[in-house]
Amino acid sequence: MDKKSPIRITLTTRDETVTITQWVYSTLRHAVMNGQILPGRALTIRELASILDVSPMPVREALRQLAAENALEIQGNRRVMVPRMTAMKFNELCEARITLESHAAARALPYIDKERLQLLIALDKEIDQAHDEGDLEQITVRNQRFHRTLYTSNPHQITLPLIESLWLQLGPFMRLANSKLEEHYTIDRHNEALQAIERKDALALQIAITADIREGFAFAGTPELLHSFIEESASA
Amino acid sequence: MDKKSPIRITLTTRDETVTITQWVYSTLRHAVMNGQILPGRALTIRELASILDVSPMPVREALRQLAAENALEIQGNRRVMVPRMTAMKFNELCEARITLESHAAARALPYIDKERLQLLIALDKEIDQAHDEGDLEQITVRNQRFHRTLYTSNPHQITLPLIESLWLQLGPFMRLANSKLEEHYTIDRHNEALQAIERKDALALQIAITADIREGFAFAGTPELLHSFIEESASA
DNA sequence: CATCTATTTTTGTGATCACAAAAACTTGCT
DNA sequence: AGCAAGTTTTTGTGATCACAAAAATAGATG
Repeated sequence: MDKKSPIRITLTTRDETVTITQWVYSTLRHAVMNGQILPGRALTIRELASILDVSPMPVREALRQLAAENALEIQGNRRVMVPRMTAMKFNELCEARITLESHAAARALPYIDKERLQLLIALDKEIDQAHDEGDLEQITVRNQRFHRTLYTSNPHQITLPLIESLWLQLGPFMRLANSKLEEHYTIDRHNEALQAIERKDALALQIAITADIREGFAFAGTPELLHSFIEESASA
Repeated sequence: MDKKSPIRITLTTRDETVTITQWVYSTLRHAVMNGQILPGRALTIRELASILDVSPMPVREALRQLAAENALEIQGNRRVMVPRMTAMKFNELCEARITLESHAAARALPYIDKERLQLLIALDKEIDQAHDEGDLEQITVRNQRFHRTLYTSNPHQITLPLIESLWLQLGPFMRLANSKLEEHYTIDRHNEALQAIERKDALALQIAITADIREGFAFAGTPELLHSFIEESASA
């Protein structure tokens, strides 16, 4: 049944209030974001349907949606796969993140009141906690929650879907970033960001966000390291 | 059959090499981009299927894809519509365009050789031509082609899908922008951009792109005008 | 006339089927 | 063994059906 590498997807019990398509979507999204499906691996509707124990229809819709978000790639053959990564593309994705996210942060700043700042401080504490416990998965989740909460402070914000698309594309590699992060013992720049928010200093906030993102991928700054794990996913 | 306002969609003959879903997708995309479907109007799968004379299936897939690109909005009711616009959201979309597109332009600059520059110059001439002929539709089309060609000069570029998502969200209102543009006789900033490219001056290029985008929506700078045509689309 | 309730219709979701195209596999030849 | 042609299987696409939920309509009641 499994010709190539067997796909191992974490299954969560489905909330009954949610459509099957939505459940399949978030399941596959999570799998992509955590690098559970290696780039280049051909995904077929029926195979995924059988793994998730649903009919092909919801899988079809979820795949199309993920492809529209650039999380998956539809080849000319109409075949779907996780896009392969290149060093140049990786770099472009990081730079795009920096540009978009510092923009979103600056535009959110005027809307952050005292209680929202307290919320952000609390979320930052939770990241440190996950860090202490060495829970890599939770570090990623809570880090994303921190950024998402910051940007959505702006009630008219429209960039989050674009930012999440970038996260999805970097997803499989964020995971590795965090695993290396253990060694490097990187301290994030969230404190700097929080102080900038308190001072209502937009420029300082942008600088902090930029540094936070850049240092998060600092491990990839050494070309050999970057290359090594891009090659790792080059298996057809 | 048509309870609300009748939907008028420009139909193109379908290329046989392309799937029905793809044809439906680009047809609907074009309709949204040109404001042929007014915001707030509820779209049903079967109605569109009958208008386009296809089975419900391709429409279903196309709608989901457009929703994933933020061109359409799925409400809690599972009902699909073109999102309504607000003045604040309009402003956010413009600012996001400026940030993303000047980023994309700067990152493309190193890859623009002499012949690509010539191509851009030719495309710019075509815009002037459409301008002389007073063809509003072609002005928009060719203007987008100019920008797209500029950004895709970077072979590793990954921001175009995000930029196109913003174009789609502004789509219904770009049309009005251009209609007002007739009166204002706006001169675009493409010449400035082209000169900056020739000098390999990234900052000047970003300034030109920023001005080009901002002036394209300058008409909306007067709050009463902006408000007037946003209200225009407020009909449920 | 307005407002709530019951009934009918419409709609999205998901399942299943048919079919042509693409892969994968088998076979035969050098 | 290496490779090309033919065969079988698998796959995405699109059509159609069933069903529960939502919306529209009709009716009744104040």
